[in-house]
Amino acid sequence: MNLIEGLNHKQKEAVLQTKGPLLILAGAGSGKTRVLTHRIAYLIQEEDVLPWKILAITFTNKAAKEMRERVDTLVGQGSDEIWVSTFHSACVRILRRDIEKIGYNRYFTIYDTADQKTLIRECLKELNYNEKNFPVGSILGEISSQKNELITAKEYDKQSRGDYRREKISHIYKLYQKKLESNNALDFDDIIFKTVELFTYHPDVLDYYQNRFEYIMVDEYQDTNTAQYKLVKSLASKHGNLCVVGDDDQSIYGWRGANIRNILDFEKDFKDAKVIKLEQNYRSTKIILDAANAVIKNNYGRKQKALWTENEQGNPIEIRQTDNEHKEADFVASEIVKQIEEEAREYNDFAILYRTNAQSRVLEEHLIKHSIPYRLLGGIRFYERKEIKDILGYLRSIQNTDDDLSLKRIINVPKRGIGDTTIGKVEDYVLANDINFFNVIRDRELVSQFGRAATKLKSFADLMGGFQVQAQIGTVMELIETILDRTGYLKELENENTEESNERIQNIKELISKAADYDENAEEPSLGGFLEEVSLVADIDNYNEENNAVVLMTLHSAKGLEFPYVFITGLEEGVFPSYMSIVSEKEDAVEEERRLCYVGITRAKEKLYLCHAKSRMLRGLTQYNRLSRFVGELPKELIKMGNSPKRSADPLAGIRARNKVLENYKPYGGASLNETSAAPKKISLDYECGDIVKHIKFGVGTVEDITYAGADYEVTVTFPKFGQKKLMAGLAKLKAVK
DNA sequence: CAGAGACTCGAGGAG
DNA sequence: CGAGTCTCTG
Repeated sequence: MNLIEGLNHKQKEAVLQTKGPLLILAGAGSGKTRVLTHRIAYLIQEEDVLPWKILAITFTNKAAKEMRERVDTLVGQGSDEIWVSTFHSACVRILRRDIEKIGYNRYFTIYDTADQKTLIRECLKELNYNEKNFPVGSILGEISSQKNELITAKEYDKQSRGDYRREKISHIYKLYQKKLESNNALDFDDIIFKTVELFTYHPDVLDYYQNRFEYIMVDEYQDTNTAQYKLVKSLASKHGNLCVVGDDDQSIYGWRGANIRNILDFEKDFKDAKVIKLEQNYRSTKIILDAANAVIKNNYGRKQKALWTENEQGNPIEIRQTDNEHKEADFVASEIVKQIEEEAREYNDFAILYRTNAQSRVLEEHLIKHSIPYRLLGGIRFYERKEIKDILGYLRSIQNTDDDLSLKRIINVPKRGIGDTTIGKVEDYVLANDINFFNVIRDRELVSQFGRAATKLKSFADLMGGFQVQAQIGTVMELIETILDRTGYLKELENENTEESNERIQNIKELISKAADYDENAEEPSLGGFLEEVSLVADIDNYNEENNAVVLMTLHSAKGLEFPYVFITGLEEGVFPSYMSIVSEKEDAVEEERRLCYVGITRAKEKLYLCHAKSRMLRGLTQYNRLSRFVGELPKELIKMGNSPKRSADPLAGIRARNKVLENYKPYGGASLNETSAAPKKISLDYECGDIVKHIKFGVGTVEDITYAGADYEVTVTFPKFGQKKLMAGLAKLKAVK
């Protein structure tokens, strides 16, 4: 098979450039997956590279699977010998072999975000820190950023001297890490970090993989963090055949440590690196591409790129304003019905994208109302559901007896009379004697000291012992069924017989069938392997484009996908770009939002809708947000206003003028929402959030929130006697009290 | 020890 | 608004 045929000049060049460092700057829709698969096929077929000498890192398991299949069709066979996987799967595979060398054992558990939070709470309790001053989420974020930068707890501690808050956080980090180790568990960041550590302290291990991987390819390189960069660099440093593919304009994971410098500095980091730009887009219409270019050009510090296409002009971009989020959702649903009827479209031609998962609910409601089949990605993942986590808790405790966290989760689920008091007593003993929980309760002598609860603990230990035997002799599916039966978990749900409990039973059945599927199809099925697969699967991995349904997902999840019709909803300041990015002191926070917008726009092949609502209910409060600045960045000739009452020459003139004021006022970020809302000054307020004000009827109160609404401000004030009130500043005549 | 009901408080994206 | 926590009672 000729692997070069049908590729454009640049694509060919990228396939043929097999030696040395290569950076492929691949614009959206420029056929990079095609290039990567053909490149791998070319290596195997034309350059006689053994398949198992190739490592290809993709962003999702789904992409990995697809890549393997496509290589398969190109070269016939041998593709199962190639390492195609995500960073995390590749690292876990490496760690399962050699993690003993750095003080864990191979039965380690992978903790998800919920587990991490539980562990942090334990740390806070132990250190006597208040959760108010140290919110779990932000502590976790701080620790995660350190790990992404390969900074250990010890190093962080050193760097934090003199900074009171950082010192405290470093204590938490230290204890958190100690607990992970004693539970024989890794968090997501550790998976990469510990692999780098393994390579650093055990050069023989690194040497083995360096020799093995003669050719390395990394997709979505713009989203790699420092730890991943280090990993790739070490692996490639022997043969030097490293090909990375990425697009700096699609870097949207800065918040989880992705370092955009990795791609911007590639040529500096790897001497004699060759750079190939893929700039021809095969996906979108001219109009869509022009829109994407118009938005992204407002960012600074990009690599120069000029995306172009030979595709036709296409439909104008439709901008639709609605009164509120319900009307927005209704418009989207009606429009889908209309397009299906008039243009003979299928449901799976449509994608609805949004900035935050919370926005999906209303959209779902209206899709149901219109009887439109849909598939929702993201939100609560299957494996995060309570009933699933409970079962997994059992499996983890069976697999890894050091995992106290999982054991404590299920020790009283279903209820078996081992309550908080008993757990507390055992826990005290655990902490005092530096021993694991499971080791205490399976020691009949130690257990005797716990008085009345001793019998219950003993019978629980016996139950778990039985499961461990079962794990040795049967399949994963059989183990799960045994657990469900012997613990009475399923029976309890069946007795409940509510809508909720029945759904839980359905989920459990789905878990069983996933386990059965695993038992059948895995190369060497094992409990550890199953747990690993479960931990590393992403929601997007299960997205199947064959399924004829409209798909709903966040803009982040949509990366790498394409759809004929795309709706981007919630294009409002404070929603998209997000409130957090606007108030962030980080200069480029809004730029990342803009890249996200670029990603969203370039998902569309034929028609793009941009929707925004005048008001939107957020956490029980109605908010009035201005139209997103990103919409104002579109040239007028590309757009069509939805049901615009009057059709002026430039329908967005007003927005543009206002955004101009805004930019002069404070360009890109820095400005708080309240400040941006105040841009057209008609009324001036002599108070701000937090101030005490006086109202003629309600008396004295505290200003909680000020939102710009139409030509006035909506001020939220809490009065001691009357509670929280929303007042229009123009009418209420509030006076600041000094 | 378990369960029901009151209550507080939070601004995001994900492997 | 809704998830998660706290408090109270049987």
